[in-house]
Amino acid sequence: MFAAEEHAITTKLSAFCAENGLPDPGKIVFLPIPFAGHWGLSTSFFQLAAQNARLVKERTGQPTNVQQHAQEIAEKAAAYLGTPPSFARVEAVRGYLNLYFEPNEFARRVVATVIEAGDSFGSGAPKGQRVMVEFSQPNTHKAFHVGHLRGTIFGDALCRILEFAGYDVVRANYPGDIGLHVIKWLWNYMTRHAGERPMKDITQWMGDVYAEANRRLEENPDLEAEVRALYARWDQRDPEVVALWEETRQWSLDGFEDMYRALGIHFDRYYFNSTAEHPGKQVVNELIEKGIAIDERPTGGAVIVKIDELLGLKKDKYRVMVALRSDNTALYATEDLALAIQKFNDYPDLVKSLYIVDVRQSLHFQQVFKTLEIAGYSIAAKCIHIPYEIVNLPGNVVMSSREGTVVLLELLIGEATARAMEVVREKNPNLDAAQMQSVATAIGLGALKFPMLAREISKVVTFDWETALDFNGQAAPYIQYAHVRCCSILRKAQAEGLAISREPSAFDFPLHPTEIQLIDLISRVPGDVQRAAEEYKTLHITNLAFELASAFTTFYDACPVVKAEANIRAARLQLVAAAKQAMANTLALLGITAPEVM
RNA sequence: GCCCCAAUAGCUCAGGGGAUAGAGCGUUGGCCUCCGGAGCCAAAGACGGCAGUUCGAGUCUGCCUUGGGGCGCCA
Repeated sequence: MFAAEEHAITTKLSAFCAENGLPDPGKIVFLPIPFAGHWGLSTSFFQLAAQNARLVKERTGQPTNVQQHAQEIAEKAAAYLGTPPSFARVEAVRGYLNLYFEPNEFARRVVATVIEAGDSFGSGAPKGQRVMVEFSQPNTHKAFHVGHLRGTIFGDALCRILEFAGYDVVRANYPGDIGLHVIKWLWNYMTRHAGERPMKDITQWMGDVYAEANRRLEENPDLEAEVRALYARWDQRDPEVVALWEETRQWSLDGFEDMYRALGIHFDRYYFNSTAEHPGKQVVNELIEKGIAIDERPTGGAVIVKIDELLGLKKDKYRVMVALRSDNTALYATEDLALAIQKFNDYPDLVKSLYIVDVRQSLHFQQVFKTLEIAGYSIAAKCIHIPYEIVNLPGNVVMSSREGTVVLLELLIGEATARAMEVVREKNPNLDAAQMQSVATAIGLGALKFPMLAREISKVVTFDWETALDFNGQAAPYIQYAHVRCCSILRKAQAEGLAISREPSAFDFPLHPTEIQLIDLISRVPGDVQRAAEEYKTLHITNLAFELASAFTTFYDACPVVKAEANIRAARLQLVAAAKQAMANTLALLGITAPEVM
């Protein structure tokens, strides 16, 4: 947001270094001054001092105290710079150079920028780079549970962030519509549930039939022969099996669509597991021809790739990838080899192909990408697996659709919304029924999504109802409430005939520290969006959204708006509008609705 | 056995090699006749261990401990 200032200062500092016989500092990193109530840019000279110290030691053999030297450089630099335009003062402290903004001018500028940009405030210029994000990957013929929710919600938020940051994003889904689990389901359906079709809660029922199949096979392992026989019929495209598969698969897909709609998530492109089977086998043949894969089928084995051996590694790292079963049926690896290539055929200009998939598949993706690399596919370098940790139940119980120990998503959304509804009814009984419903949905979904996005993706989330439905503290409802208060002030002002000026306000009064803090945070939105996009971390946005809400609430408590003197009121009304916009935009990046009332 | 991930306050989590390690929950104590108290202010309270790299390590590297995950025909 202060790129022009940073650039000007960088230029002057480079000149300063050249004139003083110091090494060129290169790209100078500016960070906010990390003390509450202080607003400006900060940089340090430790690296420069250390670099110079090494040069001096090479030349003269004399050691230099880096801390002292950094402070000397900072002092000289401060003197050299003087006080640049738009800055209030410059100071050198303990090796740091702190440049304090002239707060009134920057306040005016930040607030005017936000109001001008509106919904696009914080977005980056188009980069002309396309990124594919594959996420969600639900299995048909199984339940959709909270375990899947994390990857789905994270993937959606990441797409929103990447898009806002300036990338062209392809949202891809890859349903597991074939495989052993589907065959087991079909087997159980044919032998126990033929002709059945529930009218509601289809996804849940599909999951029940699958869990039952596993129970039956566990109780009577002899039945596995029937399942294997059915798999063989599928592989030969037996019309009866194919027809049943097509019909029941659609039931699941319809159920998923309902759930995505409820969550506010959409996809641009569907790849299906089943359509990757055949191309996958072709890739495997190619690997055999190239001498990368070893065909052990003649001796009853599978087709394997001994990756560590091919790389000449001493220790087991990539191990052995099974590329094709001994009976010629496809595995996930078979299909993922083909799919990785297919994505670049469909979108040749992809700069990155991201996979948002559960951490337990890390080795699988390393094997697939490494095998493609060995086979000479340069796209392999652009394929990145972003592993997310699983969601556990309290007591470290893993959710498993095979065992049926899952919290179903429909149930969870329903419960979250119902709980939100209860609170809304209590806090704001004057809302009409439709408003209440939409507010409860916004709050319930926000409460659900926020904890999944606010955590490092590599950390396990333990799901419990109490935390997920806790509307207090560091959670989405707190931010939504701050947004509602902004709306409330603006409504009140309007009711009193105090329209917000479209001209930028002067902010020509002493700013309150809470006011400066709020404006400071608002100004960080564009930079944090870029950072979140570069690092694939939704966490940066949840942190910022919460800090914005916290800063606004503190400001709200300390500074009257509507009742302030006319010139202050005009400026603060604009500030409230800007804060509201900043919160709405960051929440939008998280896939969370910012209500006007609640 | 090998590989990957994690460890920060009583609990749940932040922390961009750099200044004074921050929140929320919980606990204790306060708060405005004022724009919505789902709030605000304050107190107490923390970097698993040992080395190393570095001018400087919660952050990087190695080893150890503890917990989780993965490892030829599951997905």
